[in-house]
Amino acid sequence: MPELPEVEYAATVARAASHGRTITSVRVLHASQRRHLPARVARSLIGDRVTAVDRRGKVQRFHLASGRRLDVHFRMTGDWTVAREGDPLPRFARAVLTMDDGTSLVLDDPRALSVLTLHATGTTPEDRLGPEATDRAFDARWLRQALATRRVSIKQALLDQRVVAGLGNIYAAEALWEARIDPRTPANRLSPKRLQTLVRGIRTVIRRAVRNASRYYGAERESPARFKVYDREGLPCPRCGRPIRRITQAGRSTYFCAGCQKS
DNA sequence: CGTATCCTGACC
DNA sequence: GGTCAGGATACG
Repeated sequence: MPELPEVEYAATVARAASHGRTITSVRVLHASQRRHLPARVARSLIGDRVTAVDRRGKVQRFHLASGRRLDVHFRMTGDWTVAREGDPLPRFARAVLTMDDGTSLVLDDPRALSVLTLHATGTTPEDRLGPEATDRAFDARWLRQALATRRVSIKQALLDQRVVAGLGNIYAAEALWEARIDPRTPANRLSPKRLQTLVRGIRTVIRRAVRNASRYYGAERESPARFKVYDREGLPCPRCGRPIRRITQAGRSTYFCAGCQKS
Protein backbone atom coordinates (compact mmCIF):
# COMPACT_ATOMS: atom_id res chain seq x y z
CA MET A 1 0.00 0.00 0.00
CA PRO A 2 2.73 2.38 0.66
CA GLU A 3 2.96 5.86 -0.68
CA LEU A 4 3.28 8.92 1.49
CA PRO A 5 -0.32 8.89 2.80
CA GLU A 6 -0.22 5.23 3.77
CA VAL A 7 3.24 5.55 5.30
CA GLU A 8 2.06 8.61 7.21
CA TYR A 9 -0.69 6.55 8.77
CA ALA A 10 1.58 3.55 9.33
CA ALA A 11 3.92 5.83 11.26
CA THR A 12 1.08 6.78 13.60
CA VAL A 13 0.45 3.07 14.21
CA ALA A 14 4.14 2.51 14.87
CA ARG A 15 4.27 5.52 17.18
CA ALA A 16 1.27 4.39 19.21
CA ALA A 17 2.82 0.97 19.66
CA SER A 18 6.37 2.00 20.44
CA HIS A 19 6.76 5.59 21.58
CA GLY A 20 8.44 5.76 24.96
CA ARG A 21 8.74 1.99 25.14
CA THR A 22 11.83 -0.13 25.51
CA ILE A 23 12.52 -2.83 22.97
CA THR A 24 12.70 -6.25 24.59
CA SER A 25 13.02 -8.48 21.55
CA VAL A 26 13.77 -8.22 17.86
CA ARG A 27 13.24 -11.04 15.42
CA VAL A 28 14.12 -10.79 11.75
CA LEU A 29 12.39 -13.70 10.10
CA HIS A 30 13.27 -13.38 6.42
CA ALA A 31 16.70 -13.49 4.81
CA SER A 32 15.81 -10.52 2.66
CA GLN A 33 15.49 -8.27 5.73
CA ARG A 34 18.44 -9.92 7.46
CA ARG A 35 20.68 -8.70 4.67
CA HIS A 36 20.05 -5.11 5.72
CA LEU A 37 19.62 -5.79 9.43
CA PRO A 38 21.86 -8.74 10.40
CA ALA A 39 20.98 -10.71 13.51
CA ARG A 40 23.75 -9.19 15.61
CA VAL A 41 22.68 -5.66 14.68
CA ALA A 42 19.05 -6.50 15.36
CA ARG A 43 20.02 -7.87 18.77
CA SER A 44 21.72 -4.61 19.63
CA LEU A 45 18.32 -2.92 19.57
CA ILE A 46 17.26 -4.81 22.69
CA GLY A 47 17.20 -2.50 25.69
CA ASP A 48 17.06 0.65 23.59
CA ARG A 49 14.10 2.97 24.00
CA VAL A 50 12.02 4.57 21.24
CA THR A 51 12.02 8.30 21.87
CA ALA A 52 10.17 9.36 18.72
CA VAL A 53 8.74 8.00 15.50
CA ASP A 54 8.42 10.18 12.45
CA ARG A 55 8.27 10.00 8.69
CA ARG A 56 10.37 11.51 5.95
CA GLY A 57 9.23 10.70 2.43
CA LYS A 58 8.33 7.02 2.53
CA VAL A 59 10.77 6.27 5.34
CA GLN A 60 9.55 5.68 8.89
CA ARG A 61 12.21 6.65 11.40
CA PHE A 62 12.46 5.28 14.93
CA HIS A 63 14.63 7.58 16.99
CA LEU A 64 16.29 5.73 19.83
CA ALA A 65 17.52 6.80 23.27
CA SER A 66 21.01 5.61 22.33
CA GLY A 67 21.10 8.22 19.57
CA ARG A 68 20.79 5.63 16.84
CA ARG A 69 17.95 5.56 14.34
CA LEU A 70 16.07 2.62 12.90
CA ASP A 71 14.71 3.39 9.43
CA VAL A 72 11.94 1.29 7.92
CA HIS A 73 10.96 1.48 4.26
CA PHE A 74 7.94 -0.57 3.20
CA ARG A 75 8.76 -0.52 -0.52
CA MET A 76 5.92 -2.25 -2.37
CA THR A 77 3.90 -4.30 0.08
CA GLY A 78 5.03 -3.66 3.63
CA ASP A 79 2.63 -2.88 6.46
CA TRP A 80 2.43 -3.00 10.24
CA THR A 81 0.38 -5.39 12.25
CA VAL A 82 0.17 -4.83 15.98
CA ALA A 83 0.16 -8.07 17.93
CA ARG A 84 -0.44 -8.67 21.62
CA GLU A 85 1.28 -11.39 23.55
CA GLY A 86 0.15 -14.80 22.37
CA ASP A 87 -1.39 -13.53 19.14
CA PRO A 88 -0.49 -15.61 16.10
CA LEU A 89 1.81 -13.82 13.66
CA PRO A 90 0.40 -12.86 10.28
CA ARG A 91 1.23 -15.14 7.38
CA PHE A 92 3.85 -12.81 5.93
CA ALA A 93 5.51 -11.65 9.13
CA ARG A 94 9.06 -10.61 8.22
CA ALA A 95 10.25 -8.91 11.39
CA VAL A 96 8.93 -8.52 14.93
CA LEU A 97 9.79 -5.71 17.34
CA THR A 98 8.49 -6.46 20.81
CA MET A 99 8.10 -3.71 23.41
CA ASP A 100 8.30 -3.84 27.20
CA ASP A 101 4.51 -3.89 27.52
CA GLY A 102 4.30 -7.09 25.50
CA THR A 103 3.00 -5.41 22.35
CA SER A 104 4.73 -6.28 19.10
CA LEU A 105 5.07 -4.30 15.95
CA VAL A 106 5.07 -6.87 13.16
CA LEU A 107 6.36 -6.09 9.70
CA ASP A 108 3.86 -7.84 7.45
CA ASP A 109 5.17 -7.95 3.89
CA PRO A 110 4.29 -10.63 1.31
CA ARG A 111 7.03 -9.67 -1.11
CA ALA A 112 9.60 -9.16 1.60
CA LEU A 113 11.06 -6.14 -0.15
CA SER A 114 10.87 -3.92 2.91
CA VAL A 115 14.15 -2.56 4.16
CA LEU A 116 15.15 -2.05 7.79
CA THR A 117 18.38 -0.20 8.45
CA LEU A 118 19.99 0.89 11.69
CA HIS A 119 22.04 4.06 11.57
CA ALA A 120 24.68 4.43 14.26
CA THR A 121 24.83 7.58 16.37
CA GLY A 122 26.23 10.47 14.42
CA THR A 123 26.50 8.50 11.20
CA THR A 124 22.91 9.01 10.05
CA PRO A 125 23.38 9.65 6.33
CA GLU A 126 21.96 12.74 4.74
CA ASP A 127 18.54 12.02 3.39
CA ARG A 128 18.72 12.20 -0.37
CA LEU A 129 15.20 13.46 -0.39
CA GLY A 130 13.61 16.57 -1.78
CA PRO A 131 11.07 18.60 0.17
CA GLU A 132 7.91 16.99 1.45
CA ALA A 133 4.94 17.46 -0.86
CA THR A 134 3.11 19.25 1.94
CA ASP A 135 6.05 21.48 2.87
CA ARG A 136 6.08 25.14 1.95
CA ALA A 137 9.56 24.64 0.52
CA PHE A 138 7.93 22.55 -2.16
CA ASP A 139 6.76 25.23 -4.55
CA ALA A 140 6.90 26.18 -8.23
CA ARG A 141 10.28 27.82 -7.80
CA TRP A 142 11.76 24.66 -6.31
CA LEU A 143 10.22 22.51 -9.03
CA ARG A 144 11.56 24.77 -11.71
CA GLN A 145 15.14 24.49 -10.59
CA ALA A 146 14.83 20.80 -9.72
CA LEU A 147 13.53 20.01 -13.21
CA ALA A 148 15.54 22.52 -15.22
CA THR A 149 18.10 20.00 -16.45
CA ARG A 150 15.86 16.97 -16.66
CA ARG A 151 14.76 15.82 -20.03
CA VAL A 152 12.89 12.77 -18.78
CA SER A 153 9.11 12.86 -18.77
CA ILE A 154 7.43 14.78 -15.98
CA LYS A 155 5.93 11.53 -14.69
CA GLN A 156 9.35 9.94 -14.33
CA ALA A 157 10.76 13.08 -12.74
CA LEU A 158 8.01 13.14 -10.11
CA LEU A 159 8.94 9.62 -9.01
CA ASP A 160 12.48 10.82 -8.27
CA GLN A 161 12.49 11.28 -4.49
CA ARG A 162 15.05 14.09 -4.82
CA VAL A 163 12.45 16.17 -6.62
CA VAL A 164 9.67 15.63 -4.13
CA ALA A 165 9.70 13.19 -1.22
CA GLY A 166 6.99 10.61 -0.88
CA LEU A 167 5.28 10.76 -4.24
CA GLY A 168 4.80 7.36 -5.88
CA ASN A 169 3.34 5.88 -9.02
CA ILE A 170 -0.31 6.32 -8.08
CA TYR A 171 -0.28 9.88 -6.84
CA ALA A 172 2.13 11.06 -9.53
CA ALA A 173 -0.48 10.00 -12.09
CA GLU A 174 -3.32 11.47 -10.05
CA ALA A 175 -1.51 14.79 -9.59
CA LEU A 176 -0.81 15.09 -13.32
CA TRP A 177 -4.48 14.48 -14.01
CA GLU A 178 -5.45 17.19 -11.49
CA ALA A 179 -3.04 19.59 -13.20
CA ARG A 180 -4.20 18.55 -16.69
CA ILE A 181 -0.63 17.80 -17.71
CA ASP A 182 0.29 15.05 -20.16
CA PRO A 183 2.63 12.68 -18.26
CA ARG A 184 4.86 12.37 -21.33
CA THR A 185 5.78 16.05 -21.33
CA PRO A 186 9.53 16.59 -20.88
CA ALA A 187 10.07 17.75 -17.30
CA ASN A 188 12.07 20.83 -18.28
CA ARG A 189 9.50 22.06 -20.76
CA LEU A 190 6.73 23.03 -18.36
CA SER A 191 5.96 26.73 -17.97
CA PRO A 192 6.16 28.31 -14.51
CA LYS A 193 2.42 28.63 -14.57
CA ARG A 194 1.92 24.94 -15.23
CA LEU A 195 4.47 24.09 -12.53
CA GLN A 196 2.40 26.12 -10.12
CA THR A 197 -0.67 24.15 -11.16
CA LEU A 198 1.28 20.94 -10.71
CA VAL A 199 2.35 21.90 -7.20
CA ARG A 200 -1.28 22.52 -6.34
CA GLY A 201 -2.27 19.20 -7.91
CA ILE A 202 0.31 17.32 -5.88
CA ARG A 203 -0.76 18.98 -2.66
CA THR A 204 -4.40 18.28 -3.43
CA VAL A 205 -4.02 14.56 -4.10
CA ILE A 206 -1.67 14.05 -1.16
CA ARG A 207 -3.89 15.88 1.31
CA ARG A 208 -6.96 14.06 0.10
CA ALA A 209 -5.16 10.73 0.32
CA VAL A 210 -3.78 11.40 3.80
CA ARG A 211 -7.30 12.04 5.04
CA ASN A 212 -8.53 8.96 3.26
CA ALA A 213 -5.72 6.77 4.56
CA SER A 214 -6.35 7.64 8.20
CA ARG A 215 -10.05 6.96 7.80
CA TYR A 216 -9.94 3.71 5.91
CA TYR A 217 -6.60 2.15 6.65
CA GLY A 218 -7.08 -1.25 8.21
CA ALA A 219 -10.75 -1.33 7.36
CA GLU A 220 -11.99 -4.31 5.45
CA ARG A 221 -13.51 -2.23 2.70
CA GLU A 222 -11.64 -0.25 0.13
CA SER A 223 -11.95 3.50 0.24
CA PRO A 224 -15.02 4.57 -1.76
CA ALA A 225 -13.15 7.50 -3.29
CA ARG A 226 -10.83 5.39 -5.43
CA PHE A 227 -8.71 7.12 -8.05
CA LYS A 228 -9.43 9.41 -10.96
CA VAL A 229 -7.11 7.71 -13.44
CA TYR A 230 -4.93 5.14 -11.70
CA ASP A 231 -5.94 1.55 -12.56
CA ARG A 232 -8.84 2.83 -14.66
CA GLU A 233 -7.70 1.92 -18.15
CA GLY A 234 -10.59 2.15 -20.62
CA LEU A 235 -12.96 3.74 -18.12
CA PRO A 236 -14.26 7.25 -18.81
CA CYS A 237 -12.27 10.22 -17.59
CA PRO A 238 -14.22 11.75 -14.68
CA ARG A 239 -13.65 15.18 -16.22
CA CYS A 240 -14.13 14.80 -19.97
CA GLY A 241 -15.42 11.28 -20.48
CA ARG A 242 -12.71 10.10 -22.86
CA PRO A 243 -11.33 6.65 -22.05
CA ILE A 244 -8.36 6.55 -19.69
CA ARG A 245 -5.20 5.26 -21.36
CA ARG A 246 -2.40 3.18 -19.93
CA ILE A 247 1.17 3.52 -21.13
CA THR A 248 4.53 2.35 -19.80
CA GLN A 249 7.15 4.84 -18.68
CA ALA A 250 10.46 3.70 -17.24
CA GLY A 251 8.96 0.26 -16.81
CA ARG A 252 5.98 1.45 -14.82
CA SER A 253 2.35 1.93 -15.71
CA THR A 254 1.09 5.44 -16.24
CA TYR A 255 -2.63 6.15 -16.50
CA PHE A 256 -3.86 9.40 -18.00
CA CYS A 257 -6.51 11.04 -20.12
CA ALA A 258 -5.32 12.04 -23.57
CA GLY A 259 -8.41 14.24 -23.87
CA CYS A 260 -7.78 16.74 -21.12
CA GLN A 261 -4.14 16.28 -20.15
CA LYS A 262 -2.03 18.37 -22.51
CA SER A 263 1.66 18.69 -23.27
C1' DC B 1 18.66 6.41 -21.22
C1' DG B 2 16.29 1.36 -20.71
C1' DT B 3 16.50 -2.93 -18.16
C1' DA B 4 17.31 -6.26 -14.47
C1' DT B 5 16.96 -7.15 -9.73
C1' DC B 6 15.29 -7.96 -5.03
C1' DC B 7 10.64 -11.24 -3.54
C1' DT B 8 6.00 -13.45 -3.61
C1' DG B 9 1.22 -13.52 -4.78
C1' DA B 10 -2.82 -12.67 -7.77
C1' DC B 11 -4.69 -13.19 -11.94
C1' DC B 12 -5.25 -14.42 -16.92
C1' DG C 1 3.28 -20.71 -17.15
C1' DG C 2 3.46 -15.83 -18.16
C1' DT C 3 2.55 -11.10 -16.69
C1' DC C 4 2.04 -7.64 -13.51
C1' DA C 5 2.33 -5.25 -8.93
C1' DG C 6 1.77 0.97 -4.90
C1' DG C 7 9.78 1.08 -4.82
C1' DA C 8 14.42 1.92 -5.43
C1' DT C 9 18.94 0.93 -7.09
C1' DA C 10 22.57 -1.14 -9.90
C1' DC C 11 24.19 -1.83 -14.24
C1' DG C 12 25.16 -1.63 -19.32
